[in-house]
Amino acid sequence: MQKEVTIYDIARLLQLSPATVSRALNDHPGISSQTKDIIHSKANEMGYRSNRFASNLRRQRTNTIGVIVPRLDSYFMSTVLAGMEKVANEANFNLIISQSLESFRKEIANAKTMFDSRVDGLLVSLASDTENLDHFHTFFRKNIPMILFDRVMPQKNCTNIVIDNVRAGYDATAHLIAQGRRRIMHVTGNLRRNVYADRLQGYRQALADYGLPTDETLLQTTDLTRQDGLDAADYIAGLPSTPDGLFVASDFCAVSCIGALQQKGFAVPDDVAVVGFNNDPVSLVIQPNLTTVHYPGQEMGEIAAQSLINHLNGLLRINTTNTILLNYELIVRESSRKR
Amino acid sequence: MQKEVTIYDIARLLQLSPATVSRALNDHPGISSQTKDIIHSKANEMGYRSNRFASNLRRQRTNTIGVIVPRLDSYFMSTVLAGMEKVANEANFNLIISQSLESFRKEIANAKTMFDSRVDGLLVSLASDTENLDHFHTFFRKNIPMILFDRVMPQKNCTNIVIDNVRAGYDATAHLIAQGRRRIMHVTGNLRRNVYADRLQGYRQALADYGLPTDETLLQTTDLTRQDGLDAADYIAGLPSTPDGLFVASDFCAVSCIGALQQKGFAVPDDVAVVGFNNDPVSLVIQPNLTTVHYPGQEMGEIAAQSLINHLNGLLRINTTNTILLNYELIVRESSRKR
DNA sequence: TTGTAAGCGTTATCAT
DNA sequence: ATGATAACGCTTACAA
Repeated sequence: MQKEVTIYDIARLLQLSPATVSRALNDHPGISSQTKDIIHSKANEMGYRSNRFASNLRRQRTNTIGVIVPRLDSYFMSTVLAGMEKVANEANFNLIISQSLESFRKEIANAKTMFDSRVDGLLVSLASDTENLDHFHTFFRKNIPMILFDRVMPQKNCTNIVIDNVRAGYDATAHLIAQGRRRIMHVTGNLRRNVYADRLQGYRQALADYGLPTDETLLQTTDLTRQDGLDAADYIAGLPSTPDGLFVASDFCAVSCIGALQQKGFAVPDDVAVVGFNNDPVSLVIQPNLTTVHYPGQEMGEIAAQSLINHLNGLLRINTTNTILLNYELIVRESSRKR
Repeated sequence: MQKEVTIYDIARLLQLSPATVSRALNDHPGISSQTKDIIHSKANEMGYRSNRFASNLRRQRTNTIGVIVPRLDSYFMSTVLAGMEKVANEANFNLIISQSLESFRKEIANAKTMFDSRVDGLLVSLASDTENLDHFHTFFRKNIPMILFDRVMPQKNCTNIVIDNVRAGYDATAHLIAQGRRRIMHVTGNLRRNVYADRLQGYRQALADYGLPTDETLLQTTDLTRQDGLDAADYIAGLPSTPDGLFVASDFCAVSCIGALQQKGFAVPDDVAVVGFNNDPVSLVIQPNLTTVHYPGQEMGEIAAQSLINHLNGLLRINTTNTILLNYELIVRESSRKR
């Protein structure tokens, strides 16, 4: 490990004080732009890079943001992270990313690691079985800001970034109704999570608004895995009266369900019209292509990161803005179209 | 931000010197286990957490590993990262993860960020169009160790962790031949990447070994996207003599190709038997389920991280062990089975 | 506009 | 087995 260039080295060569060099490098207002130029070019020439640890130690800030997500392996999440990364890089922040793998226990462990890493702030999307936010109390106590996105939970002084899942669920269901469907089944995820509870609420509201009866046998609460999709198909096949519409809260599950239904001789959309959620690339793999709800991951990531950084820089107090709603879009494809 | 507990606070309360406290906390041999116990329990009681920045500054090490991957949104990669995370956490290392989105330019930018973050080491899987490793020269010059996994490139003093893609490609092709297929097409990715070049080599070798002619019109080099899968189906449909076997170097592309083929009236596997690669969950969505090659992501991640950490701790010089080969498994499903 | 100097919390060296 | 002390590289009152 050869020696690193420090501000002292630059100062010595330029016959200046380390303080001036530090200030110039940080674009301090009270330094003449002449000296700034000289210092910057010398720093470049010498291959100087700031020592974040010394800086962090001194300023008691880490310029690091912790990110906890349920899983990394969805197209949606990877675009969210790309957005966060972009914003964080530009603002000179580091990202520490970890996945809870949908487990409350692991999320608790992740939170602890983040705390020990002294992140300046937290961006979190909750695991499916997370029961409360107690594991973040250490952060709240220290006033370390946290923003929840997508899988959120109301919490004082904590911004939520989401789409309007109630309306999206409503739109998905209303779309099926508009295609002439009357018996619409809904396959959802853990109802502790807002995304699923809200979509369900929208589904119920749509049924009510269009005067359709609510049939509790047409509601299946699952983990939205591939197997759950297969099970749903079995369940449908076993019903005395087959539903003619199906709204599944996740594309992957919807797609595996469609496959199984087709195997059993059901035609999609003619016998059962299907709508998914998320606009995962897998929605384009199945024949017929899956109708779904798209929402902008990259944008969600950018907004989450930017809001947090603004807050950290004192530009915007996030406790005032408490919920940010992003737009979504119902994408109609063949799996639900009347014909 | 309330005040943090430091080793000075502990030292004062225990009438000891900070040095002793530091040593005890780091499990230094020359401290009596009695005092260690006292110090540890006091530290716990006071809610002490070590300041990594002070420690890093002093020790000139960051205990941080940089990870650069092409994309986060595959099942394979998320298991790799889960493995890395597990090992890193246990060894008290942090992970900084970034995605190149398959772009050489972005990979170069990522490398720069990692360098400025002063990571102790690097775990990298290359973007599809990366031409060389020049952007890592800063690391090599400083003797910062780097391990390449999956998408690798030979490099002095740099361990590669891979599966035997030549053999895997061979096995996939030989399997199709064993099912009676004679005209086998291969859809591959950017041949700059070992994974694709090697699988192609295995494909060629298998054809040669079984006395089948090589037909260059049956080789398609693509980006393995969904669209490339559709295009491949078009291409197949336009051929004067349809291939009866198809080996695609990625499941997602294979699956979208199967869908398109079926739309065009081809039966899978009867007209065209198909084998994919990676054992992505999407391989189970399509009907018939896709034959594919599985390899252990979690294990690859664990081994990569562990090797790097061992090296950093001086336990194992990775420049001696230069390539680590992991096992893979051909998973035969309906998309290729004789019937 | 620039300089001086103290201090952030550790750890390593040398001494006891 | 434990203590005193310097140093890691930076930022920021305070001074000039």
